Amino acid sequence: MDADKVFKALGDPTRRRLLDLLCEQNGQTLGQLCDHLDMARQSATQHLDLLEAANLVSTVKRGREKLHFINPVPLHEVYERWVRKFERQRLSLLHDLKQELEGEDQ
Amino acid sequence: MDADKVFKALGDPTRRRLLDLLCEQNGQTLGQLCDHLDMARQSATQHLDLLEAANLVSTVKRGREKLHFINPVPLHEVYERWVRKFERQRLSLLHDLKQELEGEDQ
DNA sequence: TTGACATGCAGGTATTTACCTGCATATTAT
DNA sequence: ATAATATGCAGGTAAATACCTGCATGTCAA
Repeated sequence: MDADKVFKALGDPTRRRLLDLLCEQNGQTLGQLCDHLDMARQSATQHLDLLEAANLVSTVKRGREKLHFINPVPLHEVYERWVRKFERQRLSLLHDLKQELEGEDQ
Repeated sequence: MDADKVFKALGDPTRRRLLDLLCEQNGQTLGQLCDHLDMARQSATQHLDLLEAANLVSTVKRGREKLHFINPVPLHEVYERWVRKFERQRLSLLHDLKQELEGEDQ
């Protein structure tokens, strides 16, 4: 997984919206997805290309259509390698901050 | 939580590195953090400001120093509102794609 | 076959972003 | 008090980004 590509891809609201749309209904065509976005088809294509480069979306050509599917694996890896690390220390980190603040008051 | 600020903040490798550094040792000063980065102090400040705006980092002034603390809450919320949604559908989404690919071959 | 439809490809532009330098301010230590 | 230290603030620039328009290609249906 290219963590940077995944995070960069998730860093744009349009692309998160595209993932949301695919989560509602997987396997949509470019045209279907564009109907929900307020931008030119070509712009949406560029966003989808980034999602595909980040391996967050896979595509299948069917005739003249292009179907888009969510790939949840990178999101899972983001969680495993990134969020859980902080999650594990969550309580202890809050404890650090609390101690620091209390130390200031004394 | 401002999801956009959080995702944008996570979308830069320098800022992820800063979070990593704070995860290793919480409560570091700006100077300490800069020692690990290959850029001007002022640039690091701008990154830290974004992390603070996204509520991923909290700061405490102690004399002339500024201490930085990780706030894991937004990361947890990102996971809850974002990753888990896809996680739940993980297997079924992969199933959709598999079916589509198999359909093409027939 | 031909017209309609879905997508691909090639630039062009305005905004955002990630850096920088230079100088100011505030705190600590001698 | 003064020098060293830690950070704040104000621009300036080059690259990345998110849009766009115009045209080309490939597929389906009448």
